[in-house]
Amino acid sequence: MSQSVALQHEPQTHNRARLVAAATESFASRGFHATTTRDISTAAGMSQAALYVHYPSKEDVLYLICRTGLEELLGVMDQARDGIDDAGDRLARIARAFAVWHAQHTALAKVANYELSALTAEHWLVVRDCRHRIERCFRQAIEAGMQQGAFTVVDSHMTTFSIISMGTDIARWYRSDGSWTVDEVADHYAAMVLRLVTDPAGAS
Amino acid sequence: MSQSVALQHEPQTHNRARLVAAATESFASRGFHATTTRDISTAAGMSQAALYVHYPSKEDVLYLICRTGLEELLGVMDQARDGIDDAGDRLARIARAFAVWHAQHTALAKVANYELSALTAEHWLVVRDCRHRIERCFRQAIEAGMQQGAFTVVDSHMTTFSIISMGTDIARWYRSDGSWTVDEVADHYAAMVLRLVTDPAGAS
DNA sequence: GTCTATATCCCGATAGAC
DNA sequence: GTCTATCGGGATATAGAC
Repeated sequence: MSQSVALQHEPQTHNRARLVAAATESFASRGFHATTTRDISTAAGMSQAALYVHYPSKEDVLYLICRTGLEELLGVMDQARDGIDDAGDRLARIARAFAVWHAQHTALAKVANYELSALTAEHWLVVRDCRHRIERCFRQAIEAGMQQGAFTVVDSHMTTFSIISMGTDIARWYRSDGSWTVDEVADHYAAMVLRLVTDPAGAS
Repeated sequence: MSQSVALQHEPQTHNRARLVAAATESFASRGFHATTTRDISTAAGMSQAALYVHYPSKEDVLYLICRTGLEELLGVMDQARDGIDDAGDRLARIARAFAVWHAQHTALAKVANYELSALTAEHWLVVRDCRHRIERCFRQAIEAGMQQGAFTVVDSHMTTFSIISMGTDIARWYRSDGSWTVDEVADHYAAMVLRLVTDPAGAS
């Protein structure tokens, strides 16, 4: 019974997913305002008006992409952190997850980071909260390591900004057909993050 | 004589400068495609059509902003580098100049880094070359230090990307009325850059 | 060089048939 | 839910008076 209901809804969710996927790619490469609803719909194999059956506006599609993307990112960061006691291990694992996600979802990451000025005021508040939680995840890992004496940083906020900048920008320069694998990028990124929180003069 | 000629041209150059300044601010905060030529012209105190007396198109204004901005940045980086022998000092001075410029020209830096997809193909080639020269400046400073044995990095290209990401993103989070002065940001950034190229385990 | 007025085009969103 | 057709608005760029 529930199976037949699911089958009944499949075409709808399938088309919704195609619209979101097409919008993500176009927003990432051309930008939100340079993308037309015709671009999105035709890339998803539908007419222009079909978009409005599934979403009330183009901006709502952007909001959905940003919110679900950042919450997915927060999920992998939380999962990487949980249950790890050592401060260095914990920060390295969070950093690794952060880098992997940005290398694997370059279009989604670009939209969720560089198209936010097109959001409405209310939607921006929600997305900003997601971003603050990501910041907090990194900063708490750094400050925990400082209290344990494992890390030495001048300013945990500025260090957090720098770590996030390095990681999010992976989505702008990483190419899956390039010189590096996702793992190589993630390993190097995690190593650089650890250097940022370690005093070179005071190595143990 | 030449003075009177200069005076004769002053209103023209004055209005051109006002248009570019208004466009830079609007492109930075709202984005190129969300900015109308009316936004630019009226912010500069002129009618909408006046823009086309000075520039052939809105995209040409963007191109001018990006090209002159990046060449100015290259200028301060070259000036910071020249005549410094020690690899650590040289990289730190380049980094410092990079951070100062991004903290002092946040709107210009945002446009020159995040609005490039709106450029025409030909203009993009020129701007891309400026960006490659900036990359090369950092990378050469890093590789020189590696050859001297002062720096240890896994991959000079990826480290260069990370340093540039950290620095350009200053333009997105720095507030001149916030907690830090430009000098504090630049000092911390230069220190983080040096950590990125220094092996914590092998400190001298 | 600056203005007002306008040509030309295209976009987001809606209406209504099927 | 998807389509075709269209409305209403606003964009860039140009024309022509001053």
